[in-house]
Amino acid sequence: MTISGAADRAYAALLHDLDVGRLASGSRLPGERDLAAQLGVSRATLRVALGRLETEGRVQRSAQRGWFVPRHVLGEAPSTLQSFTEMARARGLRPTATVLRQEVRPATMSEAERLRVAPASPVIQIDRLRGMDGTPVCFDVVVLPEHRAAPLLTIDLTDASLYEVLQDACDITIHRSAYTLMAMVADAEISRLLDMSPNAPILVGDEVAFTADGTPVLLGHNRYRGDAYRFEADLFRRA
Amino acid sequence: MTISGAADRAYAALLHDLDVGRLASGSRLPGERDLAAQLGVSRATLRVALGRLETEGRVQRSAQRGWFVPRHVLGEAPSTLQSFTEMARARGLRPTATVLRQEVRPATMSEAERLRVAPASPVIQIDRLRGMDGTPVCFDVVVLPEHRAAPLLTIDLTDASLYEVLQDACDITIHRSAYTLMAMVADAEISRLLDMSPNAPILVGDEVAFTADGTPVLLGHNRYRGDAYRFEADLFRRA
DNA sequence: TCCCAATTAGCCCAGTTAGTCCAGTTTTAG
DNA sequence: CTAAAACTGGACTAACTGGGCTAATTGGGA
Repeated sequence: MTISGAADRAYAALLHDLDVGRLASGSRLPGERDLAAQLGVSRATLRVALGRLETEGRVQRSAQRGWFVPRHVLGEAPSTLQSFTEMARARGLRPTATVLRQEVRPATMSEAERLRVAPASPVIQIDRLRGMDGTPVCFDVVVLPEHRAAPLLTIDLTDASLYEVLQDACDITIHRSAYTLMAMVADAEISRLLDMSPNAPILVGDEVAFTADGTPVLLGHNRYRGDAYRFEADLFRRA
Repeated sequence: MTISGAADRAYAALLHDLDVGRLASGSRLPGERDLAAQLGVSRATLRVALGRLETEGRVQRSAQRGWFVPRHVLGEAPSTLQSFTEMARARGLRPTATVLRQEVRPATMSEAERLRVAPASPVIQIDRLRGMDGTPVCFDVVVLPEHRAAPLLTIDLTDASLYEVLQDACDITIHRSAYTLMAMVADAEISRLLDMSPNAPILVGDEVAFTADGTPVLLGHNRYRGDAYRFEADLFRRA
């Protein structure tokens, strides 16, 4: 197989996006004209690539409607982005969450930049202490623009999954998250909150979450007990 | 080198246009037929000159489409599985690797299970101390089945990218990795190897890497200096 | 003089592109 | 609720692209 062919490149690019989940299961692909432009390829060539993906069962065509990513029920690939709540449930544990703070304040410069909102515009900050079966595991701070997530202020988030509430109450679906993880030592406050000895290691996760259209809607800063939490992900290598 | 040859003249002329910027970055060159006419040279000769420019990375060929001036912008988000080597390069740092161990031994029960090979069958273990620009950053242990990765034993892996060697020498392409990350404290040996103070936090990564057909081919256990390494990934949520 | 390598012109092929028109679907405006 | 507008994939054309090849020509050195 030539790797220089335009159809091959388009095929590989689409396959990768399917693998990593950038093209979500069940969703509709952009129109052929848009997609061709995005991939830097002509529409006819795009259709060659799509036809190949179709014979492999990776996409489905629907005349006059568009191309869709089939939702595969069985053999479900291990999910790539799993919320704390979902992870706990998958392990048969009961996720818990205690709200320590839930208020509106002006955004800092850095936050406004990352959320693409006006500086000092109102944001919601929610601090939660999260645990499994009652044991504190994570101190969790999330920041969202108030104009999109206002309902969050009036909802009791105790023991709730933020992602699910976001979907149901605010009609916001998180599609992608840019994640950063690092190892640090716990300071006094964190050790106290997470009920761990001072200077023990913690896993620090920073997150910027986006909707399907690429709009940033949530900043997360999570500090996990090093001895109580592992981060798991499936990573795909670009062809 | 003689400059009298027609191929040399064409090469020099194109190189000049590239340097001056007459051929803009990212743009497509005129078709070979037109270009040959402009340069007063035959198409075959033109192709010799273009081939030379291609090996030097000044132009890129795309079959049935044309020749392009490569755009050298590296804004691309890492998003997916990126080897240590690739990550270092992307940051403009020089990746280094010192081999501490490179041998064959029988697999443990756990390893045999995860690699799906017979218990106690021979595996290759490679311990490496990896760094960026000379500073040690990671102590890296990989285990591979000997029957698939035998060439690794005879190759000098100093400063090499294992993923690349695996591809070139063993014809093994890593497609997916199941990654687990956790925060721990460094023990005496790790602190010594990574030149860090004892009890400082380290990021511990466990990896099972698979080929495209789902066969596990590599177990990785990486211990990173907490203050020198962050893990970054784009994660997608499955519907 | 002969020889050889570089160069040339020419050919066909399969892949690619930009464009058009069509019929059906979805969204929008009223 | 309906009708118009905007989009969608399907199908097709004509022109163009580099890839690969052949045979003739050229020019200089032995």
